Amino acid sequence: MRKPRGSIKPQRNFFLRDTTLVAREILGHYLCVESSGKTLTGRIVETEAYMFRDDPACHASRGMTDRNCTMFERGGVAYVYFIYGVHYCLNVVCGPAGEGTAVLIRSVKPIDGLDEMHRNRPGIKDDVNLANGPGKLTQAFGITGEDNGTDLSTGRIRIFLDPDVMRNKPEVVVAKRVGIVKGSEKPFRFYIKGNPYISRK
DNA sequence: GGGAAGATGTTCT
DNA sequence: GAACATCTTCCCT
Repeated sequence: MRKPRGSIKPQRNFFLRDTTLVAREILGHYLCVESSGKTLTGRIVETEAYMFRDDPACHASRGMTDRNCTMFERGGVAYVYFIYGVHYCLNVVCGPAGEGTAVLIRSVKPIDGLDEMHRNRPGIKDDVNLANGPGKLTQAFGITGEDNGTDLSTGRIRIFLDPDVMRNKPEVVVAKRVGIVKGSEKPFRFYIKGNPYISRK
């Protein structure tokens, strides 16, 4: 995989911290996926935290099932699930094994491999709508249920850190999560202020 | 540009 | 049977 110029691989500890902190700190960094011999790259601009305690919206809140079991793995793997019979959503598992907490990647700004992303999403005319939503970005990057459980440091889906972003942190807006009913009052959505690639206002 | 409807697999009640 | 961490299309203003 071709990692973004100047980027660095995160330490394992990066994903073992508090989920809201990971959701916030991953903003601005790179999501890379190896697809048909090419590396598709995007910059993460919007996330949501799903906590292991006091969070009824979290899939893990009602215990382990076949569907959500990768959420209970050690932080640093991908939790991919199928929703509404149509879409996949990509999460980054956080915390130590057994907790069941993760960060949902809601939107990315396409950086590299735009041609391939457009092939994955026929009918989309502009670049803004390629990956500005959880279902859109998995389609653009070719992420499916087969990627569930992928190790983010060795698999075809990876996170790389941009040193510029670590030095110069983006201004982050905290808001309520989108598209849920239970637990919707919690301020667990994070996005880069003013970024045009946000899924919803 | 905005609201409503439909798509449709898996899990939970 | 209902709900579900969504998106697109169609029709209206």
